[in-house]
Amino acid sequence: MVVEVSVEAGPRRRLEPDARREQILSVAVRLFGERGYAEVSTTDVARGAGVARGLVNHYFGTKKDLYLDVIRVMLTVPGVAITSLPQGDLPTRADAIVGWYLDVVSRHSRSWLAAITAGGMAGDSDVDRVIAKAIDDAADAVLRAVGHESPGPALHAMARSYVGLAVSTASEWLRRGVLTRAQVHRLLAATLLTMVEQVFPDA
Amino acid sequence: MVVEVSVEAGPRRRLEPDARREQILSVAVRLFGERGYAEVSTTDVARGAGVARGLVNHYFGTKKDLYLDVIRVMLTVPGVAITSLPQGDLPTRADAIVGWYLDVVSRHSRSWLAAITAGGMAGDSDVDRVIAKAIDDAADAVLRAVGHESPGPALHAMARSYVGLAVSTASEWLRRGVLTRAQVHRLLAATLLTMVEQVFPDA
DNA sequence: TCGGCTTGTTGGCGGGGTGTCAACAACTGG
DNA sequence: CCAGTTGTTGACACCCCGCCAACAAGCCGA
Repeated sequence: MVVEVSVEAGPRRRLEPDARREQILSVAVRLFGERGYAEVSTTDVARGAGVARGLVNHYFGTKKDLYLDVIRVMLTVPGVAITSLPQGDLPTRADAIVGWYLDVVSRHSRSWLAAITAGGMAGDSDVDRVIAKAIDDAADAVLRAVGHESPGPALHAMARSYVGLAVSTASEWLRRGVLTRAQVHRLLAATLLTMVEQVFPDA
Repeated sequence: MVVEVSVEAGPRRRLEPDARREQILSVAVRLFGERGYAEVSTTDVARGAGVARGLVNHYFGTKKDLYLDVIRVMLTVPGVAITSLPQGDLPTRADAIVGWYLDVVSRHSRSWLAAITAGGMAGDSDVDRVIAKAIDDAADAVLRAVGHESPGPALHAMARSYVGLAVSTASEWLRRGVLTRAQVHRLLAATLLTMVEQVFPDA
C-alpha cells in the first residue's frame, strides 16, 4: 500500500543536527511501530521526514543501527515511577507490582509490548542484547518489589522467566480480548506468589 | 562468512516434484535454523540444494512462503507422543507433562525454540498466525494433560499464557546456562499447579 | 554588502537480493 | 528414433542498501 504523506517540498532547510536527528528518529519510531522491520525501507523513513535517504545513513549509520535506536526509545518509555512501592506484606506488594505493570502496559505503552516481542527481527545478536537488557531491568523491578534486594544469578534467571509470563499474558490480554483485566491480574499475582514462596528458595 | 559447500555440479538431474520440493525444504530448514531469516538468501538455499535460484521460487513462491513452510516443519517436530499420559493424580500428571516438554525441547529441537521465538521475523501477520496456531496446540496439550477436555475460551487463553511461561523459561534455560533442569522443572510444575488450582476456576 | 568558510544536505554509483518468465533440455510414450 | 511433456535454467527488471563527492544554506569577518 502506498501512503501519500503531505510533505512540503519547499526549499532546502538546514536544521541543527540534534533537531534533524530527533525528527528522523520520531518518524522511524512511528513507521517501525506500525509495520515491521522488513516492511519499512530507509527510503520510507527519509520520505516521511521529507529528507534525502542518504541523510538517514549519515545520522544513524546502517539501517539496523537506526532500528536499535528505535527499540531503545520504545523500551525506555516505562521504568520511571517504580518508586512508589507500598510497604505491606508479600501478597500486598505482589498485587501492587502486578497492578502497576498492567497500568503501564495497557495505558501509554503497548509500544513496549510491540518492541519486546521483537517487532521485526529476533535472532540478531545486537537486537537481542537490547531486548535482553530490558527484560533484565523488568526482572530487577520484580525482585525489588518482592523484597529481594541483592539476588543471585539463579534468582535473576527465575525472575526473567516470570517476566516472560507477564509479557505473554499481557500480549494475550491486549491483542485478543478474551481475558478480563481482573483475570489477568489474578493470574499474574497468584503465579508470582507461588514463585516467590515455592520456587525462589531453590536458588 | 562464506561457507563452501561441496556440491557436485554434475549434469542436470530431473527429480520428481515431491522429491525436489522435499530436498529444497530440508536445506531451507537447516539454514534458517542456523542463521536467521534475513541472514539467509534464496541464493544460499538454492546453492545448498545444488539448484538454480529460480527453482526455489517455482516450488515455494515467495521467500516468505518458503519460510512459512520451514516454520511449520520446525513446529510440528513434536506433537507425536503426547499419547503417553500417565493416569495419576494432578501433581503426577503435571510432573509428567513438564518432563515430557523439557525432553522435547532439549533433545532434538532447539529448532523449535528458534522457530517459536520467530528467529528472524515477528510482527508479520502470516508468521504470527502460524506461531499462534503452534501455541494453541501446545495449550491444548497442557489442558488435556491436566484433565480439562473441553475448555472454554478463557481457559484456552490462560493455557496460552502458561505456554508463554514455558517458552520463556525453556529459552532462559537453554540459551544461558544458569538454571539447572531440576530448577526449571520445579518452576514449571509449581506454577502449573497453582494455575490449575487457583487461576483456572476463574474461567 | 559581499566573498569565503563551515557543514548540513543531496543525488547518484556499485553491489546485492528478489520475483518473473521465456527458453532449454532431461525423460517418456509411441 | 522422434515428438511431447515438464522439470530446470539463466537472465532481465526492479528495489533496497551503504557510500561519497559535489552542492548550497547559513554564518562571519572584511
